[in-house]
Amino acid sequence: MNRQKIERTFASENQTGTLVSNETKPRYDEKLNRILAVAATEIARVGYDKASMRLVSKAAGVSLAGMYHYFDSKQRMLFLIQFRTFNSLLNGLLEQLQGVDDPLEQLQVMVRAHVGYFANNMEAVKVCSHELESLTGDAYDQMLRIRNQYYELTRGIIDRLLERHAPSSSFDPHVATMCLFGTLNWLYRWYHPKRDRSPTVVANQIVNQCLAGLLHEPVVPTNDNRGGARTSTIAPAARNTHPMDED
Amino acid sequence: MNRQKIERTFASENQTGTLVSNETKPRYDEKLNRILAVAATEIARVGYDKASMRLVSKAAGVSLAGMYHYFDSKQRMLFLIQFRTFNSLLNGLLEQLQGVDDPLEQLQVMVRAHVGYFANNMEAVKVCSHELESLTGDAYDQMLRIRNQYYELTRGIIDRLLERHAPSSSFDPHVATMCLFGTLNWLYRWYHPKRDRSPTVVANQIVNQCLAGLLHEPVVPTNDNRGGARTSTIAPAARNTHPMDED
DNA sequence: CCGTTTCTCGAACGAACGTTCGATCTTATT
DNA sequence: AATAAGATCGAACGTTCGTTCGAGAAACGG
Repeated sequence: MNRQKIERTFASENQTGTLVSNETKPRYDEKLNRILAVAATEIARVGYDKASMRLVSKAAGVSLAGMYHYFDSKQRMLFLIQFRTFNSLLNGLLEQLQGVDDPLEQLQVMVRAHVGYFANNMEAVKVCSHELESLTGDAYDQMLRIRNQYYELTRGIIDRLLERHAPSSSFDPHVATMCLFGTLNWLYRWYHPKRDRSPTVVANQIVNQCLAGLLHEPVVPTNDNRGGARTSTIAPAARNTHPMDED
Repeated sequence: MNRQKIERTFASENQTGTLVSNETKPRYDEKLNRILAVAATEIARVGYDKASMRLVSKAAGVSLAGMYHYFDSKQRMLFLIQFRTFNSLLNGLLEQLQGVDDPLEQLQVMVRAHVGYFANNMEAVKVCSHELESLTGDAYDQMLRIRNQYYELTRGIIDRLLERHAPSSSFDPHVATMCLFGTLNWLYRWYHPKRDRSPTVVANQIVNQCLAGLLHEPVVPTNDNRGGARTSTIAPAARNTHPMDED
């Protein structure tokens, strides 16, 4: 763990995966990216715990000891996969969202971006969805922070959507956001873009079900109200203090 | 592994967790259930791989070797948790569904039953949702079979719902079913019934979002059709040949 | 061309794992 | 009280794991 290595690692953490500043050897970065891609595939295949460093090293064509030239620990390898994947997903989304003002369109963009990114990076996205809790300490906290950014972004869209197009809705926007996240994060369990319908079709159906579900009046009456379910539109949807899990 | 033990195990497998035939020592069964409950809690807390037999044995107040009087392997312990949990969930659902004919009401019952069961068995349900792939071989196949029953049940409800209340819908019922499963199976990542809204409120919102989403016309136009997206209501929603994942 | 840094690897270490074995203690049956 | 069967446990076995070390090969700057 020499100084050079630390600087490199820092550079890749401050950016989205495609680093900008701090000239780094392309040789090193190419191999690191290759190993990360292989590692993501193996972790997605057998799970983080069962994906031993020996297994990954073999799949990547690197010696076991050689792995530790690129990561100072197995956990850091997992962190890098999640960090880069989630950051590029989030940045791509922010980019596509530029200039889109109507929350109705924003939700379309968000879902399409997510489904599209999933279709192009299935293994890495699965690792992000399935192996959050395999991280501990600072790595876990940092990923939680990024996930919260994603939550706040989506939550904001849904807040504005309800405010603008269904101001008398009795839906809890936090619950609505997490339902959408459930739909999206569960994709890796069943959706195979190669054999199923195209990402565009699936994204369109998700968008339409979500939009119609949120914008239309309840089909079935709501009758329980423990915890103070909103019955009218008095307050503008008080924000939850615990937006996502922290176990 | 004597004969008695095999018979006991078989008896509990053929039933839903509360066994009926084959008189078994209540002493044995009580302790087995206690260990299974503790194991579910620990596996939900730290994950299957990190929940070593030593850890579970300590949490259950049993010696390490003593565990193997109740399970012939760690994997079988996991299987028993999943098997009993999923069977009792499924049987409870079938019971509540009796006499309910309208698919609109059936979907309500299904979602309320699932959310309610989750609220009362959070750890075990999390183990079912998160640790499917930790099983291998026959145990995996058997759990897949039970999960497919659950899928077919829900899929049938959604099929009839669309047929009866939205016959011109262009939604793929398979995608719709998996979206609902995503919402329900993701609950363990964010929903804490003790601190969040009540299970009834959450279930009602999920039901209403899902129903309105399915029954109303698309808010946003559908424009891609690779894979042959249905454009009219000619065929009655051909069933997918691969209803769920088999990796 | 040399010296230095970067990269690569075989071999090994200690720890933790799932599982087994044989002895001991408890409970039920006669 | 004697005997058999069930339940419990300490100790150990063999394997796999993440990580480290030091030596050698390759790439690079002068």
